[in-house]
Amino acid sequence: MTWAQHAEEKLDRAGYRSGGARRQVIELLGTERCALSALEMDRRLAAGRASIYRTLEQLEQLGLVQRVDVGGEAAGYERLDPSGHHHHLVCRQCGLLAPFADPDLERAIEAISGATEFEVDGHDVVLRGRCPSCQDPS
Amino acid sequence: MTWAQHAEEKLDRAGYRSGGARRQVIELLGTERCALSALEMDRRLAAGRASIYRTLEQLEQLGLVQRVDVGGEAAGYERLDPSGHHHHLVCRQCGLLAPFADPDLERAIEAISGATEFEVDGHDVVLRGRCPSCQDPS
DNA sequence: ATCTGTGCAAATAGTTTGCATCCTC
DNA sequence: GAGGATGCAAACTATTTGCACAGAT
Repeated sequence: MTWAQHAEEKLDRAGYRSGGARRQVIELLGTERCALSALEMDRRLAAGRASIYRTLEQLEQLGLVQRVDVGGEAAGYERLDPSGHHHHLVCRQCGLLAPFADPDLERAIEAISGATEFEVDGHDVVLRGRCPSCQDPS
Repeated sequence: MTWAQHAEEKLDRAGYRSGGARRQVIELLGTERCALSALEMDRRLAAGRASIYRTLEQLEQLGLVQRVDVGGEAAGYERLDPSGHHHHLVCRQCGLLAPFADPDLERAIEAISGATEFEVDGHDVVLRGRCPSCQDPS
């Protein structure tokens, strides 16, 4: 079952109704590889901005989507499927966003989570620098 | 030499002039333990909001201050002294921000930085969950 | 004396909300 | 047919910019 189908089902079970805007947002998120801002979605979809934000909020609350804050002006949103857990590399120059995953990093975070007094249930890691194309050849 | 003195000096050397707003922002950042939002500073200082933002921008560009984006509405700013490198725990419920540091985590990040094609020069880690006081005993 | 820092107010950008209408169940 | 979903426009919040003036060098 695709993530999009899973998402539709979970929303239905949560008592939400289906509509055109929601369907479009879910389909788009289902095919994107990495985070997308709400405004980017607005540009690409034939749906009202408000409906996009409302759908994203529902998806986030059900744990279907993760909001990722890489420091730009707009927040990014990406689907959250357990097997695809990853973090982000951000180019300071062009803003390029690239995903990466690393087991050692996850282990270190788990260790910290167990040692702190906080009840940790999530984490974000962002590495910043220059992407290959912005590394000046001069 | 305190961080505040060092910051003033570096700004002077960069050609900026000293003024009341800048001094206040630097003094406040010098005494705070963790990140503070620009609006919080505005509330606490007798300085114009615009000047606060302008000072923060200068400080950030000189590497004296780090902007930290923990996902709330406003961005946080905290002084950046090499010996005090740390990351953040954020309470989902009350927004409490707590710093932590971990050598294993840093090692894992260094390893990733060396292995990627990006030229990595910085990173942020945010752990999310519930702080001790928000962990409901009921 | 010059030229930058400051602070007010207006402008912007992202996000949220109010409300009339459309569509799903 | 009832009630939630949608989309427009207005409201809001954080941040930036324009400009006149005060203050630092």
